[in-house]
Amino acid sequence: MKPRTRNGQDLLTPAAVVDRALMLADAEGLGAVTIRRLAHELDVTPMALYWHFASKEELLDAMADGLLTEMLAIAGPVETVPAGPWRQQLAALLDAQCTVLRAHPSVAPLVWTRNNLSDAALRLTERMLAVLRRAGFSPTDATRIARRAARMTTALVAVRAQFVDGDGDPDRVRDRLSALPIDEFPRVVEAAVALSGCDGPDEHYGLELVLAGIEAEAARLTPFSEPNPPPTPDRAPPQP
Amino acid sequence: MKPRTRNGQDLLTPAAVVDRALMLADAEGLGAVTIRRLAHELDVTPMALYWHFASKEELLDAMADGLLTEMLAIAGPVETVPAGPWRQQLAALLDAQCTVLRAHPSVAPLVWTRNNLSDAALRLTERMLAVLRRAGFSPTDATRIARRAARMTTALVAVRAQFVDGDGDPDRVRDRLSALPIDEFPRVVEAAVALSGCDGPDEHYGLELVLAGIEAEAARLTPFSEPNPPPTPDRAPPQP
DNA sequence: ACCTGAACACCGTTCAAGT
DNA sequence: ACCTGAACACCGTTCAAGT
Repeated sequence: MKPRTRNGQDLLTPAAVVDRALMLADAEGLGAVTIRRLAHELDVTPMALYWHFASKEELLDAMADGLLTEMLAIAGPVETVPAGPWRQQLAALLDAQCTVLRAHPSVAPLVWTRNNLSDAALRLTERMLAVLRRAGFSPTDATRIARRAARMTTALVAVRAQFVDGDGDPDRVRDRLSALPIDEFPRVVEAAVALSGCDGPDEHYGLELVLAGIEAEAARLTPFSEPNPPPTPDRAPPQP
Repeated sequence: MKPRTRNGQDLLTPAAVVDRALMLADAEGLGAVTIRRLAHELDVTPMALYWHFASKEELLDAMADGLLTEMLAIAGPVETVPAGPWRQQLAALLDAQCTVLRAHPSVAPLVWTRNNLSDAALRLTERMLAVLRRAGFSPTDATRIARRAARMTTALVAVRAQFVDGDGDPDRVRDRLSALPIDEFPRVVEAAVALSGCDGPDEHYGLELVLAGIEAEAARLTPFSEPNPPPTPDRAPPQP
């Protein structure tokens, strides 16, 4: 099935390069994704990659788009969106994004930061907007919220991925915090244990925070409150 | 006032290096902050910097800490924290962070991603925790929320800073979006104008979203609701 | 069409040496 | 104590050349 050249060598395809790049990023971080390193991994000259990608930037774009495509696969086709309350639909969409991002944490910073007019990006945007419009938001507000929600989700994962802990093991950190002057840092000392622990896999917690914010926004903007949103017709202006 | 060596040359100090590095980052992005470039800017050999910083990583840490120090200066001493409702106090703290981050957007990704046990970091943490504890959160919850809030704030600015727009001017983007098949992308087409505009300086909007989320969390966790939080004594367990 | 080879202007960092 | 100089193993990218 793979294309082969006459001397038995596998041909290089953009998709194969992106796959390899994602694997490299997952294994050793985005910093390891280097034109030269990647070429070596693919048994090819560095400059070979420049036939398929105009620049490294373009390769990074393709990697980001790879994640968007994965998200789309998880989210399923448009018709898949269940008829439940919009909060759940929104949560499901954000959860799908979160799942993919967590699988490729070092690539997360690249997602939704380049402007994505790719097919996958547009389809994901369409789904987000559909849910928010159904929730009663105007196109403008839906856009702002969709953008915020998507970026916040990536940020939640990305920030955690970029985290480097310089000061070694948690026990030493806790001890240092506990030893602080209690009159100057009463709250820090009190929370030394919590502060020294890494915060666990709770992007979920962060997502809930974002969702709660959106819900509060929704309550402020729309006259009704869930459940049973009024019958907002698909394209016509709101009810008379 | 500046230290000088006998041949009339300014002596290199860590603070001077960090200042210069921040200026460089603000002017040309974090990517321009290079040991060699920075050394050139300071009229010094690249290796001179290695006397003051063990590695580039350590220099980046120092830059991040520079921002934390600026935040602390804006936030003022602990006693400055007004007696108002905790939402406002929290908003003020996050606003201060946002202000500083917006002044150095390209450095934002570095803030709160290395573990900060520096003086500035600890003092900022103390303030955050104090506000959240007064709001009725337990030390553990206060820690989680403080972390989330701080990271989200930096993420809001950082993601925007990392944004690279590849597809040129907004008009062309809008046209492309409007030209999409309307049966496949009804919501995108509908929101073409909103989607093609860059989203303006509304980290403020994002902050409100975060705050709304925290308030919702607070309402869920504490039996009372603002204003007039119960007299939570400073260190003793909650009221009988 | 697809890939190689040599070359250029950059990186961070080490190690020995100067003052 | 504070800085220089030469060197090493890396970068992304261009340009001419091979098949």
